[in-house]
Amino acid sequence: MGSGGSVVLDPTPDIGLEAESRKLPSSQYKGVVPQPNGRWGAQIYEKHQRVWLGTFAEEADAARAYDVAAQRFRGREAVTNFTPLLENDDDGAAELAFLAAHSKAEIVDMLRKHTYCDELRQSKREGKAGVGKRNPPSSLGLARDLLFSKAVTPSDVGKLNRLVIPKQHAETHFPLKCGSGTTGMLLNFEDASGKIWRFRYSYWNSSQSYVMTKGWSRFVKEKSLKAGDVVSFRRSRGPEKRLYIDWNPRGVAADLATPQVVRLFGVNIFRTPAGCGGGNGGGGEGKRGREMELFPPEQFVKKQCVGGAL
DNA sequence: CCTTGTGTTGAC
DNA sequence: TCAACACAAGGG
Repeated sequence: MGSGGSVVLDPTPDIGLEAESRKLPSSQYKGVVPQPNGRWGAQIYEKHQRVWLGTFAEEADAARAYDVAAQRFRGREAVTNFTPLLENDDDGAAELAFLAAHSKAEIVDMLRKHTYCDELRQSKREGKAGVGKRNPPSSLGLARDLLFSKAVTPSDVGKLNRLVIPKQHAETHFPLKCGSGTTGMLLNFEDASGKIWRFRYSYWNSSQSYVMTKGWSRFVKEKSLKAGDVVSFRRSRGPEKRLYIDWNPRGVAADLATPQVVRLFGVNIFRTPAGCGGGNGGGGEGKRGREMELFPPEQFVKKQCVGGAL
């Protein structure tokens, strides 16, 4: 091999493993971006805004996440990395139905938490039995009783990223089991625009107080909550025992006006079985089972857009 | 501390 | 619309 005269300048200077102490490797897949730690992020854009779909260890997994989002966001014309869902195919049709039955926010959160496959297959099981309708969101829950209200303090809307729930009310309405005391519990909130917020609720031994932690700061930011604003918690009467929360600008009594209404559902947890047959690419990715929360929808829109089209 | 995912910019 | 890059927020 050697003596062939032409000394070709390597057209691929850094195809090797050297020169990348700097640049991150680009992905061959659409909607997939490299992460500094070697993992892969998935994202899709809509209306000039990026919607983050989560991070993945495998590049292909990120690509599949993008595909799911693309098909939910843009329908069948969506450009995908792998083979798109087919309406004539049984599984394809089922997944298409699954996508249609969930809001974009829900799908996005499933992707971010890697529960999409599990929830999809769960829906397939139920799908067989009952063509039933989804629970009527706000039709039945109109009767709500006020549990308590609180005028948020500066620290409630500050950088502590937590909302202190007055002990008395916390223990009365949101009792924490001893076991889950340290872990806390996850609460799902849905606001008037259809967004669902997830707050972690737990007890802080250090300050001996009950608090809403993870997720709260986002709520504060998006709703532009200011110190003095009053937050009220309510609960519906039905068997569902849904909880509600709404807030009012400083001083305004909770009864007078309700600028925002947030529905709070009970914690819903399920245990993931095993891998997932997945939808497209057929790529069999074996996911180790683990515990996860269901009904994750969350906001993915930054601004205060009240569109609520989701 | 490390990872996530947001801010931001600029190309397409 | 999109990805590259930087880096702050968030969780352990």
